[in-house]
Amino acid sequence: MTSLLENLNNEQLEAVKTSSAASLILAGAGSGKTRVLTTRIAWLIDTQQTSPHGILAVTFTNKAAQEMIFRISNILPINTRGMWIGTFHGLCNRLLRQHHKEVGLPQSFQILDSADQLSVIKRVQKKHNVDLEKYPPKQIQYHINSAKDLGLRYHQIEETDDFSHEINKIYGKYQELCDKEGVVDFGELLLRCYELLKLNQVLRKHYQTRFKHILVDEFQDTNQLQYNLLRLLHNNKSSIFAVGDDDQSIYGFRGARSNNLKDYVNDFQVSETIKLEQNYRSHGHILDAANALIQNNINRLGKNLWTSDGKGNQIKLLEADSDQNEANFIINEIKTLEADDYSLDNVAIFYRSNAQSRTLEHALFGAGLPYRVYGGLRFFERQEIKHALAYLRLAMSHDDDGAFLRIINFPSRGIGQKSVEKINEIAIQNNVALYTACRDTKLTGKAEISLERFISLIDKLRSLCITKSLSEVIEFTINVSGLIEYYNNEKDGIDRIENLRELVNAGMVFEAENTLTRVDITASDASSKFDSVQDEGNLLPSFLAYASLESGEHQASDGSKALQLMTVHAAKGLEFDTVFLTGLEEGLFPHENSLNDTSGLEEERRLMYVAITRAKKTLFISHAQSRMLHGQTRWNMPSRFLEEIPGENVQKSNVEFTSILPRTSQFEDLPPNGKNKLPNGLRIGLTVEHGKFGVGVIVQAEGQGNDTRVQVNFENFGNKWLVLSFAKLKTIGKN
DNA sequence: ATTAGTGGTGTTTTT
DNA sequence: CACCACTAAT
Repeated sequence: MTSLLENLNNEQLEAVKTSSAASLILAGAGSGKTRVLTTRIAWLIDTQQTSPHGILAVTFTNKAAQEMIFRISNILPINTRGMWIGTFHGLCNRLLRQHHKEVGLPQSFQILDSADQLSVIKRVQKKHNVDLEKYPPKQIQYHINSAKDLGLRYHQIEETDDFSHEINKIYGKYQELCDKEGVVDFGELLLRCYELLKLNQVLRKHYQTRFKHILVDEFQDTNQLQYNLLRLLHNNKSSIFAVGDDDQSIYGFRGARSNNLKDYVNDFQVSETIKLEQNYRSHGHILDAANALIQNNINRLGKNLWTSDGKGNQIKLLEADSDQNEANFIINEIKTLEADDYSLDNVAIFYRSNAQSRTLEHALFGAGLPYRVYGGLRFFERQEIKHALAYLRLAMSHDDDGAFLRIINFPSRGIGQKSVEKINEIAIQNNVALYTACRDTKLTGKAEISLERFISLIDKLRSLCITKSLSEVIEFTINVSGLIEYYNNEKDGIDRIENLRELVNAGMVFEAENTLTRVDITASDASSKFDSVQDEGNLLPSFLAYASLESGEHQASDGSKALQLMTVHAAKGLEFDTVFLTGLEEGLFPHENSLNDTSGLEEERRLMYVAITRAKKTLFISHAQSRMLHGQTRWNMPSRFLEEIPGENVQKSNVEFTSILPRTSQFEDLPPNGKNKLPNGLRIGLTVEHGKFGVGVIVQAEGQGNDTRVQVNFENFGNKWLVLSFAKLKTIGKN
């Protein structure tokens, strides 16, 4: 099929057609790696080297997986359902559902998201009287997750002191509780799977034989356990094809090990490494800036992106006095773009942390610009949704104490703390789950009637799961649980009710998609005794799993054109004509928590690299002198990353630190304007040097003449008020 | 038993 | 600022 391979450059073609048992593709940003991956899969199938059945492709996000399936089905008229394409978590979930017996999990085990996990940890601590102050739940969560990322159970962990002993003890108790309640956290999905394949030789052989071609995207973001899992799945008869870019490794905090790239070469005896360095996405100035920036990292394999496109526009640097005016600057630029017949959904605004979106949203709303926020509070993480799902979870699995505690008194039905304690006592006595204990708990008065009603509600739900469709069950749940009524009486409840209705809708969509899948799978996978379809006829368990693994981004979208707001992390893998990269300030980006060691700083720089390389045509970078964060104003220095971008690639705004906005773009030839007059050419926002305190930024000024005082935020000494006639302030090069 | 109100605290990035 | 845990008042 020549058309399949048309328009690929030499390296891409070589990658697509490689016959190595293990190959490594180092693919720079925008070098067409998704295209290479999808084309390779299509090519393998089209040339009959394998059937869809023999493909295992791992991606980093569900979104990327969908994109890949979509593209393949556009190239080839094949049934993509036979392939295993998904995230590590999604694929492990699939495997565990099929082999729940072998790993000792209930058929409809529940998946805990981060928030669920944290509340289980808190419950464990309370149960065992562990001080929540001395042993912060967050820290324990971190301990558990890091351990699992390395593939370690609690008894495999070395305890160096009393503190680590106690923390690890909680890990053990936590695991015990999860097992008892039939719930698994994200790390557990992977670890169980790993152990299953490690210990069960028959299954391991089966999957090794089945997956003739393993393809891994974003290899630099795999953690130790995922890496080990790949080693188990690969054997001397299968091929493995890894695509990665060490410069885009930005998930170190989650256990990602970019060293896996190097280890891979040895452990899998990679005979062929192909570098994709031609960039098809960004114009020259943008690419030059990215290359220059990333060269400041010591620890990298090294590569340089190039483009045959022209230089394009310079990067535009916006400087604002406050976060609000940063937002206003951006809006002003967007409006001039809009006039230029730009489509808004090709424009994105990035920020380092979710908290920064508020100011932007506020300003955009005020300006009447439509926008869509990715990440932050996701659909399935909203409280009303979690409440509704908890009813379903409890109906599905009576052992799920977490779900029980969430809804036993929400909406309030007169079963308070005292009653729950009573139930808990019975549960401990009889060694059963809370819900089971309810039937043997004697309460008095109103509570007793309420509890009976609650039990019959859950039982009713359970029976409805068999007779009614998924969406009907959800609809019944939100009405009869009293959730709708409750939010009706709340003053801000309208949005929540809308979300609950949206959940019913999500259930309908899920039904439609999965009824199709079911037929497809049975038709194509009938060959294998291990690949039978799980949970016959009842979609609820898979819907609940989907709700935990899928952020549910696509739920709220109505398809209209809108600006896209997201964190830099969320932007990975995406591209936009125009990108606004905001908050380039010391402490924010790079984030202050990452400044302690070089590896942290290098990861921040890679994050910046990812951000820059998202832009195709136009890139704006902005920073503000002052910013409201956590309820107080902070004064930050401009980010060090700004200095790492060559001046020739940057154009500065000619409107500095003013709140009066011009009608036109700030980058058209306007005369420079002077503001914030202080003696000796000083002004607010200027970077200055003081003999004793070092370098800082002038953030405020007051008084006149000899009394003029300025407040300077020093890099190493914080905010200081200085009388200008005494303090000798020297202006520094830039500005 | 429930609620409203207070005070103290912690804040990056995510499957 | 937003989220909790705790207390006092219904």
